[in-house]
Amino acid sequence: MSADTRRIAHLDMDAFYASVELLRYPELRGQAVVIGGGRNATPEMLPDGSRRFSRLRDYAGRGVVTTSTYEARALGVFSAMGMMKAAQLAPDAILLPTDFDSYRHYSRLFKAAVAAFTTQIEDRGIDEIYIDLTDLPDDARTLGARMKQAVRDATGLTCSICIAPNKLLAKIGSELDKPDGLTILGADDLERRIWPLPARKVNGIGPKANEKLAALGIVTVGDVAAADPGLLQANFGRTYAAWLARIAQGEDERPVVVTSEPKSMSRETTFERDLHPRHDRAALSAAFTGLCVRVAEDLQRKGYVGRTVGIKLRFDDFRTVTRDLTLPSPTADSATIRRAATECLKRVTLDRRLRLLGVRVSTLGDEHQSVAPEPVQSELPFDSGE
DNA sequence: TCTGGGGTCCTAGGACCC
DNA sequence: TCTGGGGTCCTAGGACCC
Repeated sequence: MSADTRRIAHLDMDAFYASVELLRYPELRGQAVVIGGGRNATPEMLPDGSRRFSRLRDYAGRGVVTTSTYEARALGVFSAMGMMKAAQLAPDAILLPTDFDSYRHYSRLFKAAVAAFTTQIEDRGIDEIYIDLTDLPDDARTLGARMKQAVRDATGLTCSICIAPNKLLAKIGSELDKPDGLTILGADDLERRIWPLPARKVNGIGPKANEKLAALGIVTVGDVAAADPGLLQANFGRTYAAWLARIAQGEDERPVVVTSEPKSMSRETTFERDLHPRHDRAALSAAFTGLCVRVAEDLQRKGYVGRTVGIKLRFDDFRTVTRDLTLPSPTADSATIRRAATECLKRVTLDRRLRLLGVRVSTLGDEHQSVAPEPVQSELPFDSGE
């Protein structure tokens, strides 16, 4: 089957976390609501049965906005914005803590609703999926409308869907008529609907690439399409330049990937205040152990073992370093992980306060298929002194 | 107003092997 | 006696995404 005959849907839940919170607190509908920050934003139940919600102005800390309602977005509050900045923009906005268990629950519900249509679903995180509709009967608009209704019946939530010839266009398109949108894009919509969009809307053009493009006077997808190939290649390298040229023509052959195995598992934490490597040694050590224990629990709960143990440090100046170490045999044991992570830590010069500490295990395998490594006879002339 | 936490993929150099 | 060449693993960093 040639790629341009495919029908790929991208389904994106509308303001997902915020919308789940509105199911629980319907009295907040229509208000500016921000999700994020710490635990202490949990609403307080009053004697008369009503609830007292925290306001953004009461927030103090280092968190970022996870999601906001459309009313909050109208005030300039968007995902990934620092909460302190958000509080400046919208001090009266309601603040709610993130409740991932609840979001995961609704995530399972909406994915199950779509799974009733087809198994050809690619998971793209908690609130979005790609769906390959190529082999389904019915026209795109009918399928899209039915899926939206099924999601709403299962969750009470709205989503936006775009059906297009490939993932690139479907992903861009699902944003075009948000919220509660249903967008159908064909190859002939490229110039009219895609080229006018900012290049940043393309999945894969992030902040860095967007800045570089802007410096070259390239702002829209159409600008990318019209750009001199030599200019792109000189600035982005051959591979990325070729990719840019293809996406600007709306071309994307990537398949919908139905199954995948995790490659790594990690835990990290940003401290409430930056910790001094010596002065706060006890606190750092406790956090370090806690991260190792949690990663080990995650691995065991999901039935994985890993061979490579890594750490991540972020200093008070935001400089980030990583170190990793590959073990002879895979593990999911917290003490083994901690020993390896400690070896990694010894390779870092700790000359500044630490903002963040993280522990990662990668090169994962199935815990039951983990093969004992063959015993290796040392042929070195000297003993290693282990 | 200093910037979370959980991931994936890519690049690139050096080691090591054939 | 100026130094091939390809493949894989390991490590570090960075861009990007949700």
